[in-house]
Amino acid sequence: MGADDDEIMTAVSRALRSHGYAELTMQDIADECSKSKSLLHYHYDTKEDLLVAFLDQLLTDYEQRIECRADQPPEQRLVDFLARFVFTPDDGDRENFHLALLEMRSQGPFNDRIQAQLDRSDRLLRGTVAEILAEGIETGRFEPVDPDRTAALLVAALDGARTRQITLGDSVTDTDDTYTRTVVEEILSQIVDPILAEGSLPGLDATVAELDRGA
Amino acid sequence: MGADDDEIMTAVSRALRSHGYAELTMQDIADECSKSKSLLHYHYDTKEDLLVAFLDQLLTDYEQRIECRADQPPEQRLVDFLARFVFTPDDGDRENFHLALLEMRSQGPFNDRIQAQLDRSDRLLRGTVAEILAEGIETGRFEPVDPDRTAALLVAALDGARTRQITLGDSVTDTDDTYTRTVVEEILSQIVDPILAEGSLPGLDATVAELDRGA
Amino acid sequence: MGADDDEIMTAVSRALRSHGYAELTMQDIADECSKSKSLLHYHYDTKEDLLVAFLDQLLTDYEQRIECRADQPPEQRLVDFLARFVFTPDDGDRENFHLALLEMRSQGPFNDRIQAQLDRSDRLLRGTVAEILAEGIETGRFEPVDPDRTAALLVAALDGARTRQITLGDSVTDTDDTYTRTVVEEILSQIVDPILAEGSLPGLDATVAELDRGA
Amino acid sequence: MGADDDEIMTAVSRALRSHGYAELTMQDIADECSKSKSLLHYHYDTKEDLLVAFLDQLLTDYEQRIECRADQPPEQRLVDFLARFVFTPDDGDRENFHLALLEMRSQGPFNDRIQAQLDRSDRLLRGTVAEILAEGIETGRFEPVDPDRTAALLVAALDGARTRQITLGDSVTDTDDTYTRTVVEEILSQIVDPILAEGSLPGLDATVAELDRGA
DNA sequence: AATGAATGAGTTTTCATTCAT
DNA sequence: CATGAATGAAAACTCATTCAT
Repeated sequence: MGADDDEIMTAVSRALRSHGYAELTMQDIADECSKSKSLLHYHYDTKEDLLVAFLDQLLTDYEQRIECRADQPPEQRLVDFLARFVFTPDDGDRENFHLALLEMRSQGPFNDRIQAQLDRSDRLLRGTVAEILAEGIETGRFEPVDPDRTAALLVAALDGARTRQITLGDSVTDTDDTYTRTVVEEILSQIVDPILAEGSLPGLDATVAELDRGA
Repeated sequence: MGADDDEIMTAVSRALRSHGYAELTMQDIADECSKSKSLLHYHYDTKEDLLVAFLDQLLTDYEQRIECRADQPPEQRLVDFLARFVFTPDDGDRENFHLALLEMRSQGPFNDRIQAQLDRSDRLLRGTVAEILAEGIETGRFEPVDPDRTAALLVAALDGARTRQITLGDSVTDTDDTYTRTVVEEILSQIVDPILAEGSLPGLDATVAELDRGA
Repeated sequence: MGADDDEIMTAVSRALRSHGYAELTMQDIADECSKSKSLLHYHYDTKEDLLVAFLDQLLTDYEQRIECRADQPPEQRLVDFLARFVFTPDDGDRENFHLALLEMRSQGPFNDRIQAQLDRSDRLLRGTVAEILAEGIETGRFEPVDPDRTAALLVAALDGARTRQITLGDSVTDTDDTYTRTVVEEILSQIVDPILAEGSLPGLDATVAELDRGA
Repeated sequence: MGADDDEIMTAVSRALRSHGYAELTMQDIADECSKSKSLLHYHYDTKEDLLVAFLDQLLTDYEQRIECRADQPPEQRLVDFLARFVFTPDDGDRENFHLALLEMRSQGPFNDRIQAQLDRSDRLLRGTVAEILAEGIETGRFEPVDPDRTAALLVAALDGARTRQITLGDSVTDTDDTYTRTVVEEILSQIVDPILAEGSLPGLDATVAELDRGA
């Protein structure tokens, strides 16, 4: 994966944002990196290859960002996860990233290679939450909920918030993540907080701020 | 909206399921109802017009199904809503319906007419939940949570569950709504139940069964 | 030729003016007379039939208007002819008429039925001028020019003036027939007047005014 | 404007001759140069762009051919102009050229870009004649006619002759330019000759012969 | 490695024409 | 007579892909 590929991946992301998956052409992508269509085909045999590679990079990057340091206490890891899941990446490109991902996701049911990647990613993310929950329960810091089911609930809520933030117009959600933030805050207070056996949750704002510094 | 239009709408739905939004052609739609492309253009000037009309019908039907009988106690209305939101329509065409809807949703950011409809629908659904909650709080049957924020959480979780059910392969979710059902059950036990001031929730299974009978 | 046909012919004329021959559709014509396409096909089997009938009516009407009263002296008949050739019809529909005619003419080389009508009309018009000239020469009122060659010159100049008036933008010709009028006046003073053996030409303005009254 | 474009322009000309403007398709043009439709669209975004480029080339070429050597006496320049106006180009492609031009002209009233080019060309041609006349009058070789009005007359007559030569069938005009030639000869003898203050006109035949040699 | 030229297969859309009512 | 529904054929235009350089 050289500098060229990075440039192309960035171009795919931008083109996807401008045109949407359904209207995306190789020319659109070429235009975004001032290269020729031919060159894209030199690097990737087909359009599908290019898009699959793009999704792979998108998810791999994302998974790496989500990885929590296992040395933290589980409640901190959980808040970290929530913050990262929804507010990553934070280089001002967040909406672009989530939109590109949504575009690719809607193709899952029609493309096995895409679906395989989505599945892999879902297993990783949901598994991570379940693992954190299991650890917390084991160490007595969380109430004994079912880790898998609770993970399913958390991930679904986060995912739904993000999806709505993207697909609904500003008149409904505004562009400042207010919708997403509301849902995350309610997740913390209505779902996570009651699970805590003792102590209290780390603050969301502080966590997000730290992530921003770390990134 | 005569029988002809119904036939065309059904064809759009089927074609959308077979090919996906990005690859959907007028010919695909025509094939699904053994009519000519020309006829589609006779009824709808452009492909976009046709798809916008399709989304309109999709959402309108959906909204009507969601409408709760206001004479029920709020906890029953809430369970009804959850069941309908996720398990409607129930004529075996459910996955088809939700997939078609997701396809259209991913176009929202690129099409104002589509987005306007999505917004309208979101306001209606989220508003309905908020209204149910407000009523319950007022009559002392629910704890005094913030109706709007809790509605945002509920709708996000339901939406996320549905989206994942569709976009993830059977290996992750199976085709039997297990993923969705898990999330709904957890919503009931972890979010809704703690809000109840007194009494207990109507059972989900009973409600779904009743809906199936009513529909 | 009933009232219906008249209505259709008017519609063709209007549609031709709005869209031009190349872009003219049966629907355009139907729209101009608030009838259905089907009805047009009921009256005329094909589009070509309809347009040929239209040209026929156009030319026939025109030829009748051009007919001079043979009881006038030849110099009056000649001025009459010039005035009628260019300034007919004068019901404010003149530009419409000449444009429609030009549209049809440009199809002559590709359609034998159209060309046959154009030829017929040319023979009639040019023959009329030649005959007037011959009569004037015979009676000693015109110099002995070659009637056929002079008729060719006169008709070409008139035709060219009309064509330019139509095809050139207002910035070059203005909409008030100034271009055409200039050419006609110059024809009279530089071509016709020198042919006169004796006496002087009837005034153009008076003749046009009389035509307007007569029409 | 490379060899490729030239090949395409030639193809447009031929296709226009074969099918006429109203029936001209991109496929027709592609067929005439054994290239693909796609290639035409690669070079020219739309059919209109292609046709506008074609008209531009047509008129530009024509205008260059019309340019007279200003070192000649005005009467020679005038005869030159008449000969070139009507008998150019003379590579056996004359009728093709004039027909293509007429086709494009009939679109003027419906296409601003086409009309703008026609206007430009008319101003140039008519202005050239007026300038020649003005020069002749100033140097005392022509009678003091109004240069603009006489130019309008000359150009109209030439234009009309050419138009009729094209639009009327061979039975009326024959294919050997007889109609046009007659009109040009009559223009010379009935309009130009009387303007001459002294001397006599250069012969048309000699001038045409010289043009043929020069071209 | 990189590009412009070229194309075939396919897309939306148009339209004259037909047909059932 | 008159119309709306329906269609086949063809139009302009698109686009992933290939190829020569």
